[in-house]
Amino acid sequence: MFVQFTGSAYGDALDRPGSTAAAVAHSGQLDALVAFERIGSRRSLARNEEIFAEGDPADCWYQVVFGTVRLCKLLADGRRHIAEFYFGGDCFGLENMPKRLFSAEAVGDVVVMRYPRRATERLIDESPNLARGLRDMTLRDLANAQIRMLMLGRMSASERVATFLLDMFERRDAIRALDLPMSRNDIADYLGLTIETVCRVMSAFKRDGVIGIPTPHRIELRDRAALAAIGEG
Amino acid sequence: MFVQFTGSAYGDALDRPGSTAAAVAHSGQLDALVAFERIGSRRSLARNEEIFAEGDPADCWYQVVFGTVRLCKLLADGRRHIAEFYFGGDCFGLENMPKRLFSAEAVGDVVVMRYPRRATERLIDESPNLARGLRDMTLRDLANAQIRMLMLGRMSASERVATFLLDMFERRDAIRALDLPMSRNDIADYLGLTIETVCRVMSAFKRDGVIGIPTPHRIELRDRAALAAIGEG
DNA sequence: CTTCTGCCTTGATCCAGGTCAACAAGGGCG
DNA sequence: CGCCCTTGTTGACCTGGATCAAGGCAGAAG
Repeated sequence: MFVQFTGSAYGDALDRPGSTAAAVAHSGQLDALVAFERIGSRRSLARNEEIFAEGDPADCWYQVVFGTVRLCKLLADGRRHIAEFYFGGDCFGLENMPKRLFSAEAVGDVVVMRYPRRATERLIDESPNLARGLRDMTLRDLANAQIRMLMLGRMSASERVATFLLDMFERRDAIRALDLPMSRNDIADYLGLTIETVCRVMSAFKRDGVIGIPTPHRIELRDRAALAAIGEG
Repeated sequence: MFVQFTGSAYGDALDRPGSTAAAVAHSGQLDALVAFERIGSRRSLARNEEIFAEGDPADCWYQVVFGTVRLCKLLADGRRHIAEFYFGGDCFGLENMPKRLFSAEAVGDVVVMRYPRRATERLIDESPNLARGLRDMTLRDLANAQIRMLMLGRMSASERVATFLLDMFERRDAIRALDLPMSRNDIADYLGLTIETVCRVMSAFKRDGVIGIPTPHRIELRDRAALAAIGEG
């Protein structure tokens, strides 16, 4: 029972997976949820496996059950951009275009639920609550995309990395320490930087006692205020 | 009779303002449109006037009737980012958050229709067609935001300017020549560049015979293929 | 065990675009 | 008309982050 429209990316900390029942009770989407269970199918993927590719027909959408997914695009000359990471509970791949503009890949091992678009639209048309939930989710995604544009367009490398780390702490509900599921390369392509710059900035944060890096993928938050201050600019 | 959900930004060229009746007939939103007429109010603004400010309550949304609107955010140190430009027919300011994250300003003289959120939601809950239209619009905006992130994160100055110009030609339905309603400064803040860089790149395009610039705000398309090639990277 | 293979990290150098500065071109207004 | 004042353009120089290059290190394979 994972379906909930409390957030695709960046849901409030309050109603994340784990409090699904509460979210359902609150929004009264029980009937719709039961229906979703019926139209969805589970799919498991290995590290780096493709969930869908650029140009594929966009005839379904997904929700992450376990693991991390990246939504990305490769330019002709090899440059890559990651539009978003999706974690447990997040929804992705909901579009109204015929073809995918981005591809989706498993960052590590991943389990997703897959929902056909046609059947979903039928459910939505029958339930204003469901429609509203979906709309709110998309609006939230749009707002986040706008904030990320600001970051990519106007913020320095340290500001981007600081913002990214704080964001990850928040989205993964981590307080003191955090496991980053993605590689430095993924982070670089998400932040519009190079892997070397990401490394250097993180090393600098570590040197300054702002964070700890016991292993490359583990980040300890040592001075949240300092990190937040850097993130502001 | 301007309301139509064929696009907020980047609607298809086919159903832009001017073919509203066709759009309505096609999607059967007539009742809803009549209702929208009743809940909307017209507002005129002078150049640089603020439509709403960051932090204002987000209790309504707007549609551009005439002129150009910019959605922007100012950082503490003066850096500015423009999230989007909106032209005649485009909708903006539809959010589900209590407060505005961005401010909206008139680029030149502007006329907009303003629709209260509460009344809109009532109409939406009663009309699946209307809900679908709104949803499609938001999804289109989200897809555009993702493409723009790619641009801001991974494309060079010339690639950004080339893409921007082609995009403007398309959105303004211009073929040979185009009047840019916004200043070089606005363009720079939209593309994540400085005004000097925007000027230099445009001058270079002019020198190479790709475009003509009879006056600063007028752009003539001389070699669309070349511009498109630059835009690809 | 050793070797290999991905990652990650750090240093040295380079360059696209930012910054600073000067000037041009209108446009409103006394 | 001349005088600002805003906006656009161009040049000279500087710098943040990219690029190039060289290891380091841990897990997988032999």
